[in-house]
Amino acid sequence: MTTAPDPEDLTARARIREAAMRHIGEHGFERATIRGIAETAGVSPGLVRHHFGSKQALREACDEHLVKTMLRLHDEVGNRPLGTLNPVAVMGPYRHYLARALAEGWAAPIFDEMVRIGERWYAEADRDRPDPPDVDPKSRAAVSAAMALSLTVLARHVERGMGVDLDSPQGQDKLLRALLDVHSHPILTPEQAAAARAALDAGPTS
Amino acid sequence: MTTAPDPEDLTARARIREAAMRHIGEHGFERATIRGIAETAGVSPGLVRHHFGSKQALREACDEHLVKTMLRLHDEVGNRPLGTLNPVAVMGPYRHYLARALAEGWAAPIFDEMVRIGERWYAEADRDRPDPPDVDPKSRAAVSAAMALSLTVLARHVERGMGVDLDSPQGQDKLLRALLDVHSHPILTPEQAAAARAALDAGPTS
DNA sequence: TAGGACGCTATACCTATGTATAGCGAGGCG
DNA sequence: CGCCTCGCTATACATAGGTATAGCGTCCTA
Repeated sequence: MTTAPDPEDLTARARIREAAMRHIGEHGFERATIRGIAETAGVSPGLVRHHFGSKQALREACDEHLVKTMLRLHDEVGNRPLGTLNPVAVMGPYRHYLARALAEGWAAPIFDEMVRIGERWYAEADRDRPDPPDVDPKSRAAVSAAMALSLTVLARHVERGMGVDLDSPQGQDKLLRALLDVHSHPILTPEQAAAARAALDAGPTS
Repeated sequence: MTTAPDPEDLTARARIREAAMRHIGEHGFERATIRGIAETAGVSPGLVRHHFGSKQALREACDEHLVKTMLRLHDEVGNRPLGTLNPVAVMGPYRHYLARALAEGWAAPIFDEMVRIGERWYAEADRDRPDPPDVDPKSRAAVSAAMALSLTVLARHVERGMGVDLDSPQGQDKLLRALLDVHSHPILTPEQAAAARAALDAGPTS
């Protein structure tokens, strides 16, 4: 879905941004160095500063580019439930950067955008639901956005746990099937849920 | 469930470890400094090295302590489904460290332990399930472990999305209710799931 | 009481890395 | 042709922070 453009075709500025996203995605913001990014981009470290001013500002430019990419993707993908999308394929090479962005605490707009998407989806899905949900849609959307994104953020762990390479077709197939199963079999039966809700209504405990 | 002991009662070594877990939890491993940790622990920076040798080794000691705490907690909590536990209460003050540990890629043993716990739970839950699951239990366990942990890892985002303070009783109540709803209402209906599975069987697409 | 082990501090060192500045060369423009 | 702008490089600077070393006081032991 998302594929990285040929570095040859890009302006130096864009190459730096791509390199930054790769480095930050791979090592995190702190461990990514301007010198390393510059080398990958094939430019001098000074040029990075020349174009972006500071490391922080470079990150912000990356964030902005990520958001733009995400919004474009959302248009392509339509209104499918977030949790059923293929986490690897959707964000393509940017997924590592996305994971870092979320995990390291910045990139709030990105998460918030996903909450909004989820909210819209819920609004539609709730129409043909027998029992009226008693929690507000935004909270549910936030929780399920987190759950959907967890596969991206914790990809390495999931990968190890499943014993496959998530980049391989087999890995993605296995992941999608597992997701499918989890999303179509609730952890709680209606009775258990009712009991738990009653317990919550009775009084707060751990 | 987990409460931090009074710093006064701890040996310097333990105080350093607690301070490290707090600093790393708050700022991440890279941004946490030995000097800062030492100050919080009320000791000289040199003592940190004296006791732990290096920053890496200090982190490993923290990891070890976290695993020990987790295993003790698991005994207390019993065999409840991971996703229904209160993410804030369970790990107490260590949850920020846990979040960093998972997000920054180390702490594999911790995740793996949770997969194992989930696997055991699934093995039991599958016995009274009408349709036989066609994905292996470990994959499902890995996926749902990731989803359960996402609320810890992405706590700040969820907090912002829900518009509450997850440390407050109200926040926890709201979170638990949202969790309850999400876990008792599958995103996919059996028909949708069947269709999706059929699509997967037909051939790989995004 | 002498001596050593140990917990701990103070200080110094050194590297990595973000940032700042000076200058170069090519292309556009008068 | 002369000059200026601008993308870009090379170099230097400053500092944060991990690591290393020397030494001090206290308690335990012979």
